[in-house]
Amino acid sequence: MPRHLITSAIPYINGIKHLGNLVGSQLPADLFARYQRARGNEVMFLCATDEHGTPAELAAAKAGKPVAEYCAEMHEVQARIAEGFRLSFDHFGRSSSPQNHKLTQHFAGVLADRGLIREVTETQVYSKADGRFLPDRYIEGTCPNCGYESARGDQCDNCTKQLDPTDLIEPYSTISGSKDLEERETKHLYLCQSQMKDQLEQWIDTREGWPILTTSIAKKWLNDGDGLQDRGITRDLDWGIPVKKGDEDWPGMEGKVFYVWFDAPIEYIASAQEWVDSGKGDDWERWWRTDKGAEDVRYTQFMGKDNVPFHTLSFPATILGSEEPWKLVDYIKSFNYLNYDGGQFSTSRGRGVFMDQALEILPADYWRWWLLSHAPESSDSEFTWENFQSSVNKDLADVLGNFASRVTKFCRSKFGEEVPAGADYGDAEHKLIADLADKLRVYETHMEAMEVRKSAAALRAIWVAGNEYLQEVAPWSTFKEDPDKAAAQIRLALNLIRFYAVISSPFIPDASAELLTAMQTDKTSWPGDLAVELTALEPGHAFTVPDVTFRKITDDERAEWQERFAGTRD
RNA sequence: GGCGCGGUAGCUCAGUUGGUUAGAGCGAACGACUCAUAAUCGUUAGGUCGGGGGUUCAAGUCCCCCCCACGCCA
Repeated sequence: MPRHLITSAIPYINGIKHLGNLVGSQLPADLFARYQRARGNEVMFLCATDEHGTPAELAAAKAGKPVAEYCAEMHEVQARIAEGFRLSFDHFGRSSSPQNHKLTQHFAGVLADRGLIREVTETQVYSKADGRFLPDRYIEGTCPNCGYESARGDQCDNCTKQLDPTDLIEPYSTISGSKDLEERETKHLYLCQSQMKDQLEQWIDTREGWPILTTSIAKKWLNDGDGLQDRGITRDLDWGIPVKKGDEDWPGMEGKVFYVWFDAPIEYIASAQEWVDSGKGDDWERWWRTDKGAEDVRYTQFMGKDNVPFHTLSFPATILGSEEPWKLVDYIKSFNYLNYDGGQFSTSRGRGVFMDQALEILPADYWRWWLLSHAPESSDSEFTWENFQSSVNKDLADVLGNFASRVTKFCRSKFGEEVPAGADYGDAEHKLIADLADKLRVYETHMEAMEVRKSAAALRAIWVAGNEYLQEVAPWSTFKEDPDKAAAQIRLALNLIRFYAVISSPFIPDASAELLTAMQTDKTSWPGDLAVELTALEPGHAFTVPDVTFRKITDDERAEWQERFAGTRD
């Protein structure tokens, strides 16, 4: 039995994520995790919050809280929202955990032993008023090229010229506004990725079937310009993982922490340790150590395209460079961006729908269905309220929800609230069963391949087949001449509801559970032989008529939400 | 500016290694049905596949140039 290790890119702690973030990693990862569990495979599905770095410090300062406290609170907020969307993490960890501290320091020590870390003395801008070194993006000044007054330290937004902070005229700190800046020497550690270029490229080249988006981004970083560059992995900050060489101090690096991109992916592993330490499991190494049982694990990562370089190059460089038997990723599923109504989602402008707001206005299943069935797989895709309304109303309310409604209500009125006996299945029924078996295979094939949109389309086709069947055999007409035959038709239709609930659960877990409750069954294992599966509810089995599974979104609601989430113009 | 992913029916998107009349869902029109959340089912209409060259017996599918949109640039 295959075992699946699945991770979603870890969301940054700073604030609540929008729907584009959700559909770019956590949600499709959850779909895959739920599917693999439903197929009876063992799954370890991990995520976490990414908590270190300057933005977290600034957000905490803005909230008037110590950064540790801020992160702890925001972690809880994100965890609750994740539950709201039914993201079925086995553990939702924190990159600030003691486990990640220790593991990150361990990797740094090992990489140093392998000669893959070098010390570099460089000049950076220090703000006396802020009492800290300033990252490039927190320094602004006048552009020496075009005279724009709010050019950032890394680039001028006006003329797009790339800059060094020291190029700026009259630079100031964007944190405090202070102009009392000076250049100071500071020492940092660099990970020698350039030494590993060939090894990484060879590794990438031997990955089979990876999405074009994934490999093209990796290749670009490997070969663009002078090729893969060494990267600084430390910062002069307070909040983060103290720089240590394993358990030992690192002379000259006192008071410094690891840079967030170094420790964040290591949290994937640490999260599994947290899973054990929080009492949810007892062996994390069989998922992560190929010398301790993880040889047969298939590891799949989900992420947005902005995260691809870290997952194809930086993190593998850490793993490969350590020469230790850690599990490397087998497949990377990356996503493009979801746009909002003709533009980008914008956190700063409050444009678009954020995860907490989405759950305020509609149940998780509505969002799950729309986002997954429109996932930005091959290119950026677009959220519009009109599309959302029509898709959800048509697919969930009309095709699926109404199917359950028409079948159960018809049965109740003609045969009562139990599965009717009557004739055996005839030609039309066997034809439908054969057709569904084919369609189920298509659905399974797409799900295995993580073709999210195609999976949704295949699932929908299975729902539609039920309506086609009903229309063809018309039990409401059959009933007038041959009640026994009508009973057989509706018996099959009732069984379809259970079947739909089971196979739809990765997409719409709550609605699936409701339908199974209505059908009063706990037979939820993944369907094998459909001829058997579609007789699972036997004559005499009691059921209840479910409440409206999916109510429709009205035009008024759509208009209201469209207005509410338009954001303010800048 | 460099690079990257795209530009296919009104909308959202599929289109394997180039090969017969370019597909799906939604929307639209018409019809059927009336069990159901005015739901469902069927039929039809609609595209010079961003533009221009080229290779080929044959190109949405390969090559070159251009235009547009989006993104990335450590």
